[in-house]
Amino acid sequence: MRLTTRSEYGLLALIFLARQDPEGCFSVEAIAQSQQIPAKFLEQILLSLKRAGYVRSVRGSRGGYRLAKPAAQITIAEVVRLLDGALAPTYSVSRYFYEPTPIEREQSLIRFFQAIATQISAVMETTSIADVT
Amino acid sequence: MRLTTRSEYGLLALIFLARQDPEGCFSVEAIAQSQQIPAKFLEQILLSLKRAGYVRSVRGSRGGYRLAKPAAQITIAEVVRLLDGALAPTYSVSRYFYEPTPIEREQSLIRFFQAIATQISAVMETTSIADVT
DNA sequence: TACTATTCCTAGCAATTTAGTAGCAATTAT
DNA sequence: ATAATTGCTACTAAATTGCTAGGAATAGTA
Repeated sequence: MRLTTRSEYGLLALIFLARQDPEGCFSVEAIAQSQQIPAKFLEQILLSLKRAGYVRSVRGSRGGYRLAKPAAQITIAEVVRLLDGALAPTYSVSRYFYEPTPIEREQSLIRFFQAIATQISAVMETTSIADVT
Repeated sequence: MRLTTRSEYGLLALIFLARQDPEGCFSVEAIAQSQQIPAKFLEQILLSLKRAGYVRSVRGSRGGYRLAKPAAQITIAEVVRLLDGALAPTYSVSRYFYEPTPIEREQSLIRFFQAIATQISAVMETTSIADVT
Protein backbone atom coordinates (compact mmCIF):
# COMPACT_ATOMS: atom_id res chain seq x y z
CA MET A 1 0.00 0.00 0.00
CA ARG A 2 1.15 3.44 -0.62
CA LEU A 3 -0.70 6.37 0.78
CA THR A 4 0.27 9.63 -0.78
CA THR A 5 -0.98 13.15 -0.17
CA ARG A 6 -3.69 12.57 -2.77
CA SER A 7 -5.43 10.04 -0.54
CA GLU A 8 -4.70 12.02 2.53
CA TYR A 9 -6.18 15.20 1.06
CA GLY A 10 -9.12 13.31 -0.35
CA LEU A 11 -9.89 11.81 3.03
CA LEU A 12 -9.52 15.17 4.74
CA ALA A 13 -11.93 16.73 2.26
CA LEU A 14 -14.49 13.98 2.77
CA ILE A 15 -14.19 14.28 6.52
CA PHE A 16 -14.75 17.98 6.22
CA LEU A 17 -17.86 17.48 4.10
CA ALA A 18 -19.13 14.79 6.45
CA ARG A 19 -19.29 17.41 9.20
CA GLN A 20 -21.26 19.94 7.21
CA ASP A 21 -24.91 20.25 6.34
CA PRO A 22 -25.49 17.54 3.72
CA GLU A 23 -27.63 20.02 1.77
CA GLY A 24 -24.92 22.66 1.81
CA CYS A 25 -22.48 23.50 -0.91
CA PHE A 26 -18.81 24.05 -0.18
CA SER A 27 -16.32 25.47 -2.62
CA VAL A 28 -12.90 24.03 -3.24
CA GLU A 29 -11.49 27.18 -1.75
CA ALA A 30 -13.46 26.77 1.47
CA ILE A 31 -12.47 23.14 1.90
CA ALA A 32 -8.87 23.87 1.01
CA GLN A 33 -8.57 26.66 3.54
CA SER A 34 -10.24 24.72 6.29
CA GLN A 35 -8.10 21.62 5.78
CA GLN A 36 -4.96 23.44 4.65
CA ILE A 37 -4.62 21.87 1.27
CA PRO A 38 -3.39 23.59 -1.93
CA ALA A 39 -6.62 24.59 -3.66
CA LYS A 40 -5.80 23.71 -7.24
CA PHE A 41 -4.49 20.34 -6.19
CA LEU A 42 -7.61 19.66 -4.16
CA GLU A 43 -9.69 20.61 -7.15
CA GLN A 44 -8.26 17.67 -9.09
CA ILE A 45 -8.85 15.33 -6.22
CA LEU A 46 -12.46 16.42 -5.80
CA LEU A 47 -12.94 15.92 -9.52
CA SER A 48 -11.84 12.30 -9.13
CA LEU A 49 -14.08 11.85 -6.12
CA LYS A 50 -16.96 13.28 -8.09
CA ARG A 51 -16.41 11.04 -11.09
CA ALA A 52 -16.33 8.07 -8.78
CA GLY A 53 -19.60 9.13 -7.17
CA TYR A 54 -18.45 10.02 -3.67
CA VAL A 55 -19.29 13.69 -3.94
CA ARG A 56 -21.65 15.74 -6.04
CA SER A 57 -20.91 19.14 -7.44
CA VAL A 58 -22.89 22.23 -8.26
CA ARG A 59 -21.34 24.39 -10.92
CA GLY A 60 -21.38 28.12 -11.30
CA SER A 61 -21.47 30.88 -8.78
CA ARG A 62 -22.38 29.68 -5.30
CA GLY A 63 -21.51 26.21 -6.47
CA GLY A 64 -19.38 23.70 -4.66
CA TYR A 65 -19.31 20.17 -3.37
CA ARG A 66 -21.24 17.97 -0.98
CA LEU A 67 -21.21 14.28 -0.19
CA ALA A 68 -23.09 12.13 -2.67
CA LYS A 69 -23.88 9.50 -0.04
CA PRO A 70 -23.72 9.06 3.73
CA ALA A 71 -20.22 9.12 5.17
CA ALA A 72 -20.87 5.72 6.70
CA GLN A 73 -21.10 4.28 3.21
CA ILE A 74 -17.70 5.48 2.05
CA THR A 75 -14.85 3.26 3.15
CA ILE A 76 -11.28 4.38 3.48
CA ALA A 77 -10.24 1.51 1.24
CA GLU A 78 -12.35 2.80 -1.63
CA VAL A 79 -10.97 6.28 -1.40
CA VAL A 80 -7.35 5.17 -1.19
CA ARG A 81 -7.79 2.76 -4.05
CA LEU A 82 -9.34 5.46 -6.16
CA LEU A 83 -6.75 8.11 -5.46
CA ASP A 84 -3.58 6.08 -5.01
CA GLY A 85 -4.21 2.94 -6.98
CA ALA A 86 -4.53 -0.65 -5.87
CA LEU A 87 -4.06 -1.40 -2.21
CA ALA A 88 -1.02 -3.57 -1.77
CA PRO A 89 1.37 -3.20 1.09
CA THR A 90 4.40 -3.76 -1.03
CA TYR A 91 5.75 -3.44 -4.43
CA SER A 92 6.30 -7.14 -4.72
CA VAL A 93 2.95 -8.13 -3.39
CA SER A 94 1.15 -5.99 -5.89
CA ARG A 95 3.36 -7.31 -8.67
CA TYR A 96 3.11 -10.93 -7.72
CA PHE A 97 -0.53 -10.72 -6.92
CA TYR A 98 -1.50 -9.77 -10.41
CA GLU A 99 1.12 -11.63 -12.39
CA PRO A 100 0.49 -15.36 -12.59
CA THR A 101 3.80 -16.06 -10.89
CA PRO A 102 7.17 -14.68 -11.80
CA ILE A 103 9.99 -17.08 -12.34
CA GLU A 104 10.07 -18.93 -9.10
CA ARG A 105 10.55 -16.51 -6.24
CA GLU A 106 10.32 -17.47 -2.65
CA GLN A 107 6.73 -18.48 -2.13
CA SER A 108 6.79 -18.18 1.62
CA LEU A 109 7.92 -14.58 1.40
CA ILE A 110 5.15 -13.78 -1.03
CA ARG A 111 2.60 -15.44 1.20
CA PHE A 112 3.88 -13.48 4.15
CA PHE A 113 3.38 -10.14 2.43
CA GLN A 114 0.06 -11.18 1.04
CA ALA A 115 -1.11 -11.94 4.53
CA ILE A 116 -0.19 -8.41 5.55
CA ALA A 117 -1.95 -7.00 2.50
CA THR A 118 -5.07 -8.89 3.40
CA GLN A 119 -4.98 -7.62 6.96
CA ILE A 120 -4.58 -4.01 5.94
CA SER A 121 -7.31 -4.26 3.36
CA ALA A 122 -9.67 -5.78 5.88
CA VAL A 123 -9.21 -2.87 8.26
CA MET A 124 -9.59 -0.27 5.57
CA GLU A 125 -12.62 -1.94 4.06
CA THR A 126 -14.42 -1.87 7.36
CA THR A 127 -13.64 1.68 8.32
CA SER A 128 -15.75 4.45 6.87
CA ILE A 129 -15.40 8.19 6.68
CA ALA A 130 -18.00 8.38 9.43
CA ASP A 131 -15.71 6.35 11.67
CA VAL A 132 -12.91 8.88 11.42
CA THR A 133 -15.04 12.03 11.47
CA MET B 1 5.40 1.27 4.92
CA ARG B 2 7.04 1.06 1.63
CA LEU B 3 8.74 -2.08 0.49
CA THR B 4 10.91 -1.57 -2.53
CA THR B 5 13.09 -3.98 -4.44
CA ARG B 6 15.94 -3.21 -2.05
CA SER B 7 14.15 -4.91 0.82
CA GLU B 8 12.87 -7.62 -1.40
CA TYR B 9 16.32 -8.42 -2.76
CA GLY B 10 17.85 -8.19 0.68
CA LEU B 11 15.33 -10.65 2.06
CA LEU B 12 15.85 -13.00 -0.88
CA ALA B 13 19.61 -12.92 -0.34
CA LEU B 14 19.24 -13.66 3.37
CA ILE B 15 16.85 -16.50 2.65
CA PHE B 16 19.36 -17.91 0.20
CA LEU B 17 22.17 -17.74 2.75
CA ALA B 18 19.95 -19.24 5.41
CA ARG B 19 19.69 -22.39 3.31
CA GLN B 20 23.43 -22.79 2.80
CA ASP B 21 26.16 -24.17 4.98
CA PRO B 22 26.70 -21.49 7.65
CA GLU B 23 30.45 -22.01 7.26
CA GLY B 24 30.35 -21.56 3.50
CA CYS B 25 31.16 -18.48 1.52
CA PHE B 26 28.92 -17.29 -1.31
CA SER B 27 29.84 -14.61 -3.77
CA VAL B 28 27.54 -11.82 -4.81
CA GLU B 29 27.51 -13.38 -8.24
CA ALA B 30 26.37 -16.74 -6.93
CA ILE B 31 23.57 -15.24 -4.85
CA ALA B 32 22.53 -12.93 -7.63
CA GLN B 33 22.25 -15.72 -10.16
CA SER B 34 20.40 -18.01 -7.83
CA GLN B 35 17.87 -15.38 -6.81
CA GLN B 36 17.80 -13.55 -10.12
CA ILE B 37 18.89 -10.18 -8.86
CA PRO B 38 21.15 -7.70 -10.71
CA ALA B 39 24.58 -8.42 -9.26
CA LYS B 40 25.92 -4.91 -8.84
CA PHE B 41 22.72 -3.82 -7.19
CA LEU B 42 22.80 -6.77 -4.83
CA GLU B 43 26.38 -5.90 -3.97
CA GLN B 44 25.23 -2.59 -2.51
CA ILE B 45 22.49 -4.27 -0.56
CA LEU B 46 24.83 -6.88 0.90
CA LEU B 47 27.17 -4.11 1.89
CA SER B 48 24.39 -2.51 3.91
CA LEU B 49 23.49 -5.84 5.45
CA LYS B 50 27.11 -6.36 6.38
CA ARG B 51 27.51 -2.95 7.97
CA ALA B 52 24.40 -3.61 9.99
CA GLY B 53 25.78 -6.95 11.15
CA TYR B 54 23.39 -9.37 9.47
CA VAL B 55 25.99 -10.94 7.21
CA ARG B 56 29.74 -11.31 7.33
CA SER B 57 32.05 -11.08 4.39
CA VAL B 58 35.35 -12.59 3.37
CA ARG B 59 37.33 -10.47 0.97
CA GLY B 60 39.58 -11.50 -1.84
CA SER B 61 39.53 -14.48 -4.12
CA ARG B 62 37.23 -17.23 -2.89
CA GLY B 63 35.58 -14.63 -0.72
CA GLY B 64 31.90 -14.04 -0.30
CA TYR B 65 29.13 -13.74 2.25
CA ARG B 66 27.53 -15.80 4.96
CA LEU B 67 25.02 -15.06 7.70
CA ALA B 68 26.49 -13.36 10.73
CA LYS B 69 23.84 -14.84 13.03
CA PRO B 70 21.12 -17.49 12.96
CA ALA B 71 18.29 -16.77 10.56
CA ALA B 72 15.86 -17.04 13.45
CA GLN B 73 17.44 -13.96 14.98
CA ILE B 74 16.92 -11.72 11.98
CA THR B 75 13.45 -10.26 11.76
CA ILE B 76 11.84 -9.03 8.57
CA ALA B 77 11.15 -5.73 10.28
CA GLU B 78 14.84 -5.10 10.88
CA VAL B 79 15.78 -5.81 7.31
CA VAL B 80 13.04 -3.68 5.81
CA ARG B 81 13.80 -0.84 8.18
CA LEU B 82 17.45 -1.00 7.28
CA LEU B 83 16.98 -1.13 3.53
CA ASP B 84 13.86 0.94 3.00
CA GLY B 85 13.80 3.26 5.95
CA ALA B 86 11.39 3.56 8.84
CA LEU B 87 8.37 1.32 8.79
CA ALA B 88 5.31 3.44 8.41
CA PRO B 89 2.33 2.44 6.37
CA THR B 90 1.75 5.87 5.00
CA TYR B 91 3.37 9.06 4.12
CA SER B 92 1.32 10.97 6.62
CA VAL B 93 1.77 8.54 9.43
CA SER B 94 5.51 8.65 9.16
CA ARG B 95 5.38 12.42 8.95
CA TYR B 96 2.99 12.92 11.77
CA PHE B 97 4.59 10.31 13.90
CA TYR B 98 7.87 12.13 14.11
CA GLU B 99 6.68 15.69 14.00
CA PRO B 100 5.10 16.82 17.26
CA THR B 101 1.83 17.54 15.48
CA PRO B 102 1.36 19.60 12.38
CA ILE B 103 -1.16 22.36 12.48
CA GLU B 104 -4.23 20.54 13.60
CA ARG B 105 -5.01 17.73 11.17
CA GLU B 106 -7.68 15.20 11.80
CA GLN B 107 -6.55 13.27 14.83
CA SER B 108 -8.84 10.34 14.27
CA LEU B 109 -7.43 9.78 10.82
CA ILE B 110 -3.91 9.86 12.17
CA ARG B 111 -4.82 7.42 14.90
CA PHE B 112 -6.38 5.13 12.34
CA PHE B 113 -3.23 4.95 10.26
CA GLN B 114 -1.06 4.62 13.30
CA ALA B 115 -3.07 1.62 14.36
CA ILE B 116 -2.37 0.02 11.01
CA ALA B 117 1.31 0.87 11.30
CA THR B 118 1.44 -0.77 14.69
CA GLN B 119 -0.22 -3.90 13.38
CA ILE B 120 2.13 -4.27 10.46
CA SER B 121 5.15 -3.67 12.63
CA ALA B 122 4.02 -6.28 15.09
CA VAL B 123 3.77 -8.94 12.41
CA MET B 124 7.10 -8.04 10.87
CA GLU B 125 8.85 -7.89 14.22
CA THR B 126 7.77 -11.39 15.05
CA THR B 127 8.64 -13.01 11.75
CA SER B 128 12.22 -14.03 11.12
CA ILE B 129 14.15 -15.06 8.05
CA ALA B 130 13.97 -18.61 9.35
CA ASP B 131 10.17 -18.38 9.26
CA VAL B 132 10.14 -17.62 5.56
CA THR B 133 12.96 -19.90 4.52
C1' DT C 1 55.76 -12.08 -8.09
C1' DA C 2 51.89 -11.65 -11.21
C1' DC C 3 47.16 -12.78 -11.92
C1' DT C 4 42.56 -13.39 -10.83
C1' DA C 5 38.58 -13.35 -8.09
C1' DT C 6 36.41 -11.06 -5.05
C1' DT C 7 34.60 -7.36 -1.68
C1' DC C 8 34.51 -2.21 -0.77
C1' DC C 9 33.01 2.25 -1.99
C1' DT C 10 31.26 6.27 -4.41
C1' DA C 11 29.25 8.53 -8.14
C1' DG C 12 26.08 8.96 -11.59
C1' DC C 13 21.85 8.33 -14.32
C1' DA C 14 17.35 7.27 -16.70
C1' DA C 15 12.68 6.46 -15.71
C1' DT C 16 8.95 7.03 -12.81
C1' DT C 17 6.27 9.12 -9.33
C1' DT C 18 4.75 12.90 -6.58
C1' DA C 19 3.04 17.18 -5.53
C1' DG C 20 1.86 20.50 -7.19
C1' DT C 21 0.82 25.09 -10.81
C1' DA C 22 -1.25 27.38 -14.76
C1' DG C 23 -4.70 28.64 -17.56
C1' DC C 24 -8.73 28.60 -20.01
C1' DA C 25 -13.50 26.84 -21.02
C1' DA C 26 -18.12 26.08 -19.21
C1' DT C 27 -21.74 27.16 -16.11
C1' DT C 28 -24.75 29.71 -13.07
C1' DA C 29 -26.36 33.14 -9.45
C1' DT C 30 -26.94 37.94 -9.11
C1' DA D 1 -22.72 41.56 -17.98
C1' DT D 2 -20.04 40.04 -14.17
C1' DA D 3 -18.24 37.39 -10.72
C1' DA D 4 -17.76 33.05 -8.71
C1' DT D 5 -17.28 28.69 -9.33
C1' DT D 6 -16.49 23.80 -11.37
C1' DG D 7 -14.40 21.05 -15.44
C1' DC D 8 -10.46 19.80 -17.77
C1' DT D 9 -5.82 19.28 -19.55
C1' DA D 10 -1.19 20.19 -19.81
C1' DC D 11 2.98 21.25 -17.74
C1' DT D 12 6.85 21.09 -14.36
C1' DA D 13 10.22 20.78 -10.46
C1' DA D 14 11.80 17.72 -7.06
C1' DA D 15 12.30 13.32 -5.13
C1' DT D 16 12.59 8.41 -5.42
C1' DT D 17 13.73 4.08 -7.49
C1' DG D 18 16.35 0.79 -9.68
C1' DC D 19 19.79 0.36 -11.36
C1' DT D 20 25.09 0.81 -13.86
C1' DA D 21 30.14 2.06 -13.92
C1' DG D 22 34.47 1.86 -12.44
C1' DG D 23 38.24 1.85 -9.64
C1' DA D 24 40.58 0.69 -5.05
C1' DA D 25 41.64 -2.84 -1.71
C1' DT D 26 42.34 -7.59 -0.46
C1' DA D 27 43.55 -12.31 -0.71
C1' DG D 28 44.17 -16.90 -2.74
C1' DT D 29 46.85 -19.31 -6.37
C1' DA D 30 50.28 -20.28 -10.16
